Parts: sequence; structure tokens; C-alpha cells
Amino acid sequence: MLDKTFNPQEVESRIYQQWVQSGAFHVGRRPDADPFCIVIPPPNVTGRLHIGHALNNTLQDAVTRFQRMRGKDVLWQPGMDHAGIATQLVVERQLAAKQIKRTDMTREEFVAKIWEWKEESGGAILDQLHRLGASADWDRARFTMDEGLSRAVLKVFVTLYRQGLIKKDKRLVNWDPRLQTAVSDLEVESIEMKGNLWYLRYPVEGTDEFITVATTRPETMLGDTAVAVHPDNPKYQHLIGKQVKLPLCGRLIPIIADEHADPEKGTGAVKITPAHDFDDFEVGRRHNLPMINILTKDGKLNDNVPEKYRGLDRFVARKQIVADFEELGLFDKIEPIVHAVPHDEKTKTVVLEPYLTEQWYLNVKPLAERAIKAVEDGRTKFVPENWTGVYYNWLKNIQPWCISRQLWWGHQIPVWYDDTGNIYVAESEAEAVEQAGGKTLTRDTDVLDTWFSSALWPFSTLGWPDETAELKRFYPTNVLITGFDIIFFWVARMMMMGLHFMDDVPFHTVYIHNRVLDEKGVKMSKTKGNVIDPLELIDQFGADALRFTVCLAAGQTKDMRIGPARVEVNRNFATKLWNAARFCEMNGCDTREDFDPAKVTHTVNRWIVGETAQACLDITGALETLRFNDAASRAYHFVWDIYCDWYLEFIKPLLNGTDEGAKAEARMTAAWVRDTVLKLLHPFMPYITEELWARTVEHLTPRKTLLIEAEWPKGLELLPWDNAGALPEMRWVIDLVQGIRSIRSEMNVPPSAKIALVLKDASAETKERLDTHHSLIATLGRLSTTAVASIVPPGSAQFVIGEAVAALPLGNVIDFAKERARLEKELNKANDEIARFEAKLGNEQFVSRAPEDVLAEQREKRADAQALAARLKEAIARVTI
RNA sequence: GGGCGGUUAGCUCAGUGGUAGAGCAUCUCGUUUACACCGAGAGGGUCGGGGGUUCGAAACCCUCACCGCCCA
Repeated sequence: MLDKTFNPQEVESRIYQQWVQSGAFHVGRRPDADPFCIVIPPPNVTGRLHIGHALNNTLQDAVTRFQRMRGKDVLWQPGMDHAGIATQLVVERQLAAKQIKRTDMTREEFVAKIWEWKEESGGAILDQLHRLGASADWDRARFTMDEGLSRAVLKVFVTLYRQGLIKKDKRLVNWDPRLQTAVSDLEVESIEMKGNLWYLRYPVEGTDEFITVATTRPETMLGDTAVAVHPDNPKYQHLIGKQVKLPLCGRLIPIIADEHADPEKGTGAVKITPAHDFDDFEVGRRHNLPMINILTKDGKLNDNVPEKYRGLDRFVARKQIVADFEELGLFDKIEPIVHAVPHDEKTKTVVLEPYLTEQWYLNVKPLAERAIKAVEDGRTKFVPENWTGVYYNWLKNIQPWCISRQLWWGHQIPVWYDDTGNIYVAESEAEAVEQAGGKTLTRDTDVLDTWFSSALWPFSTLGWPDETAELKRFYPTNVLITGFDIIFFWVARMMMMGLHFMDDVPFHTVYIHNRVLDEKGVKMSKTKGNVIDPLELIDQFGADALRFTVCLAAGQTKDMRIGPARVEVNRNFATKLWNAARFCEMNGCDTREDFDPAKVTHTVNRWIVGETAQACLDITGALETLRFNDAASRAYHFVWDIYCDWYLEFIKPLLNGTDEGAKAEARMTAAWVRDTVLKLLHPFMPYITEELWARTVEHLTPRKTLLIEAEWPKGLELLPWDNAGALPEMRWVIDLVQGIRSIRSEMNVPPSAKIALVLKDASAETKERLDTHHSLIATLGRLSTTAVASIVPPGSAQFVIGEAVAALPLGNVIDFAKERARLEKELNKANDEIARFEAKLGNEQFVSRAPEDVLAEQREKRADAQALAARLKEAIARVTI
């Protein structure tokens, strides 16, 4: 016997174990079936499950389970990435607690520490994904630092180098002075901050004039190598070609003409610091200016500045410079401004510096062209489609990708140098030494950007560079499900690498889901304290409720808001499902293997079979096209509004009746619909459906397979009979019952009072319907009798149903004024409708231009409304005060 | 500055040319043995403003306003 409610806490881990033990997650169990593959967006090894992961993985799991039930040979490929910066930070922080610095040990020792950490506490997120119910093939889990994936990275680097696409270059990068590494443009977080624009006066050599420049970073003036003005700016024409004596340094620097200097901004003259500003770097290149680096790797002033400032922190130096300008009388003014300041993405506390370094760059331009073309040709399509614009926009303006990082954790770049600086690139040191003719070599100390290895994920996880069976069978993968925030970082790069190395797109479809906001619509962040822990929601309401909530919210265009109130609603839905199964159990509705839904005879059963078939079609179609919200919503309404609210109510009289044949058929049909529902809901709510799948046959023959491997309902569209008859018939019953209930409520008839129903002007068909269903109509309408008559009994409340008028004789209870008012309101509504249709049909333009079917429809509606009005008028006439 | 998205019931959102929908919230009634994590009934919107296309616009086009995100 089932309890009154479903208790997820008691069930979830047990069911998950069953799935694992059954081997259902494994790929390769159906070698003859069509393959289906989806690769997980690898979470960070340092990661903890947040609501975004819950969303992302729920959608992936729903697709995985759906395709598995449809009989495909499914691979959901899981794994993690090594998260270079984040992981190194975690371990450094741990060491710092013991007063140890990374630099106190060798690189090998430090990397060993990280592996130690990884084995102990890395990858907790994978266990957390289990709680969500994720049915990935865990035994195949990959890690970007694994031997196989590392081999793929080496091969890719070496290949790209030999193709001339990877080069070392000295350019500006975004530098993190705390981590002392380059970071990607994409990993820079611009934060709007209050700052100042300091106006500094530079004396023009050989004149009494000054030229004033404005800057937000005064300390960089120590690295100035020019002042630029716009070539057409009349204000400064006479100064172009002259020199400025740079204060504090005494260097002479030229005043140059360059369009970068906007006459409208500031003073119209700008200081040029090529080694510390991206725009200035370009100006410097155009004019062949010297590039003076003034910073050390940790953000202090270096030996290229006057002695006084050497070793000062950049922010200390800033104050000092301003003070010194003031003292020299060269300080013009200060202007408070709000401007975007580049920060590190992880902690958002470190101000990044444009910094001149030598790094490895991948020329992605030619790769990007193929990636663009693949989407243009439709070989990969985005869902929703509008994300293609974001993808194109980025790829079309792509810059060389700085792939080197000054970290210890990651794939060390496979480049070696001899003592004269010659470069040897090879997949192993031995090979490099051989290239170098046996010379002693030293390896480049840098590692590759983590995204470099993630970009290979769809083929490296399948075994590349080896030609494995999986690679052959599952590449290209079917669908990638991810968030819009990594379209650049990851999706575009996988496209480029996939096309370059596999000569094919990595996936046919990219489904982009939106971001999760809190219940008030605010982006979740630790600092705001509005982060919702999905595991807490699971503890409170169950994994199924959380999963169903995110699926319902996975619309095509908007962000989604998730919070306890929303999850609770869907926990209630799970309870509803549970209780429907409980009802079946209590009424002997047992699964029968030999039951054929196409052969049921009773109208209610034919009706629910038809409704089930339609729901099945709709849900299947929605899942095929990744419309998760449509699929979940359709299932929700089918279960609650059709199966529970009507069908189970309809069969109550049968189950309590004496017709054993009807009873048996109702029982079997109820069980069959329940089983079908369990299948349809399984991709969304795997735990409760799996539990019910087993519990509902406890006293019967056990199920042949777990629900996770059961066959998706199919073929329902081929039901042999025309369901068109059952649908309107039951629609009529529902309308009748709702009419009765509405009147009872409005006329304040006590629920306990049983009243009579009389149908006037009923057609033969209506009489037959009443005859067939009188028992359930009486039950649901709380009626004493049902009858057909030629007159309406006095003291009746009336409503129109089809061609007939339903009358409820209320005797003394009736309030004639109220009844009349109610009917007149109905009549007014009908008259409004008639007027609307008449206006439309009276419009020549409409009649001549609208298509025939629309016209016919409008005429029919007008006729219906007219008939309704006529009957209401008669009904009103019968109400005598 | 460029791009994308949004504006529909009190709230959160569906709805791509033919009489405006759901969930929650609200009001009324109800513990009738599946379910009060429930049932029955009811109220509630000139679909952001303006213009246009069309026989017909929440939907298509233009424009304005406000909000959000991405890129510079």
C-alpha cells in the first residue's frame, strides 16, 4: 500500500543505485540501434553544484532518458575540466594556511600536491550530479588532464604549430599581477567604478606652452613615449612635430598626429603609453614608438622609471605622481568620473593591467571562417536560432587567441629551447631532443589555457587521436546543451577545433538555455547572498520537483526565475501523480500485459485512450524539438486536468458498480494510462516514476525492465478507431457537469443537497448520451435523478447546453431575481458575440477576401451564438417573478 | 556607441494572422474513503505608447518610451 505522499529522501539514493547496478547508463548495450550522443559541458574540478548546473544537467538528462527509452544506443559523455587558475588558487590557498608558498617547492612537487587534492576533494560536483538523477555513463568520465586527453592536446598543439597557425609574439595581454599570468580577453570582467580623470600639463620643448593630457592612470605617464593630437584639430596644429619634455623623467617625446586622439574628448590631446594601453599599443605600432614597460610582474614599478618610484606599488605610485605634479605646478585639475575598470573574473578584486609580454598565439582566423560557414550551411544549428548572431559576431571579429598561461597546473606547452634559443616543437621531449641533434634542451614553462583542452572535448573524450570505435560511431554528436555565457569560450572553439581536426562539426544542434535568476529576477551571486543551493531544494522537495521546475521554466527566450515557491508547486504535482497511482492501487487497477488499448469499448475508456495518444504525440514532438517547457507543461495538464480531474472521476461509478465487464475494462485502462504517464514523465521526474513503476506491480508479475529502459510509448497515433466520437461525447458530459456545478455554486445549493436534472429539447443523440452516462453525471453533479422532459419544471435554474436546455428544479430555494439576472448576463454575452460576428460578416471586404474556411467558421459561430441567444430568451421567459 | 532580448491578469510566464491562456495569488463553498501538497465555483487583461500593413494584429513593419543582457 502506498503512503499518502511520496517521500523522495527515502527513495532517491536507492533508485539511483538500482540504475547504476542495472548498467542502464552504459553505452554500447544496443549495438544495432541508432547512436545518440551528448557531451557534458565539463564542470570545473573545483566546482560545486549550483542552480545553473542543475538546469543544464536536467535538460541533458531529460534528452538522454528520452532517447534511451526510444531505443537509441545513448552515450551521455561526462567529465570535468582542470580549471587551471581556479584549481591552482585552491591548492595555493590550502598551502598558505600552512604558511607554505608555491614557490617554496618545485613545480613537480606543487603539481603533485594538486593531484593529491584532486583525488581527495576534486570532482565533488560529479557526486552532486548523481543526486539530480543524471544518467551519464560515469564509467567513461574523462578529465582534461588525463593521459589520453593530454595526448590529444599535445598532438593538436604540434599540428597547429607545424601548420604555421601557432606563433610566439610580443604583444599586450591582460595581466593579473596577483596570479602573475596572462588571462584571456574573455576572462576580463569590466566593472564600473568611481575614478578620476587627472589632467596633467606637459611642457612643450622650446616654447612657453603646455599641452594638457587627461588620464585615469597617472602612473603610466612614466612610460609615455608620445603625445597624440588629431591631425585635423586646429587647436594643436602648430604643435605637431614638436617635442614635449616628459615631467619627472626628463625624456623628450614627440607630439604626433593620429586619429586616435578624439578632439571632442578631454583636452583633445592624449598621452601615448604603448606598453600599457591597448589603443596606445596600436598607435605606437603605427608610429614606430618605443615601448617602455614600467611594471614588474607583480604590479610594482620597475627599473625603467626614475629611482624615486622604483619598487612602489602601482596605486601608491599613482598618488605620488599626482602629488609630484602638483608640487611642480604641472597639475591642472581632477575630474571625478565613472569608468569601466578591468578586473579578474574569479575574485573580481584584482585590477588587471595591459602588460607587454611574449606569449603563444593561435591564429584562429582561418578556423573561424570554417566555423562560420558550418552554421551558415546549417550543418550545426542553434536553438533558439537568435544565438547564431552572437556566434557570428564574435567569430567575424576574432582576434588571435593567447593560449599560454604562466601557471604550473595545466598542459605544459610542448616546446623546447636549446641554449641559443632555437625552438623545437614535438609531442615528447625525446622527439624534441632528436630534432635538436641531441642537444640539451629546456622546456617552455608555460601551460595552455584550459579552454584549449576543452575545445577538443567532443572528440578527445571519444578517444581521439586514436581511431576508436566510439569516435567513429558518435562523432559528430547530436546535441550540445549549454548556457549562452560560454558560446565564445567554448562552443565556438569546439566548432573550430572539430572542423579543423575531425573535418566535421562537433554537434548538429546547439541548444542554448537561459540563465537562472532568483525569485525576484535578480542574478544570483555570492555577494548578494541570493544564491539558491539546488541540493537544499532537492532535500526539501525532491530532485523530481526541482527537475520539473527547471524544465517548465526552460522557455525559448527568457531568463528563468527559480525559488522554493516554484519548486513546491511541482512537488505538489508529484504528490498528485502519486495519489492517482494510489487510487489505482486501491481500486484494483492492475497492469495487464495483454491489455490492448485499441480494443476498449466503453466510451470513457475510448476517450481517455484517445486523449493519452494525443498527449503522447505532443510530448514526443516537443521533446524531439527540445521544447522542454511545452513537453513538461503538456504532461502536467494531461495528468492533472484530464486523467485525475475527469477520467478517474468518471470511472468511480464503474468501479463501484455491479457491471463486472465495465469494471474490469476501466481498471485495465486506468492502469494502462498510468503506466503510459509514468513513461512520459520519466525524462522529467525519473525517481518518482521509477518508484511507482515498481510499486504498482508489487503484488503482480514484476516489470520486465526498469522504467529507465522501458520502451517509450509509440504507435498510439495508429489507433484503429476514429476517436472523434468519444471526444465530443465526453466533452458534452464535462460541459454538463460543469454547468450543473456552476449553478449549484451560484445559487448556493448546499453540497449535501441532491437535486434533479431535467433536459428539455434534447436530441436523440443527447438522450442517448444522458442514458449512457447518467450514473456518472449524477455522481459528479450530485444529482438525485436525471430525466428528459418536454417542459421545464417551475422554479428551475436553467442553462443551455448544445441544442438542449438543462433545468435544475430548485423549488422554494430558487431566487428568481438572481436567476433572471444570471440568464440575462449570459444573453448579453451571446448578443455581444452575435453583434461581433454580424459586423464581420456584414463587411464586404471580409466576405470577399477572407478564405472560405474562415468564412464558414465565422458563419457557424454566428449561428451557434444565435441559437444560444434564442434558447436563453426562452429560458428567461420561463422565469416568472 | 554597436548588437540581442523583453514590456500580455496583482506576480511569474505561454501564446507567430481569425472571439485573450496557464501556474501562483485573490474571493466563495467544501474534510463526499486517491490526494487539504486537495476538490468545486468565481472574479480579474482596451496584450507598454503612437503610427502603418491587412477584410482582420498580442502576433508582421516603422517609431518612441522604459527594463535587461552581451560586445566595444
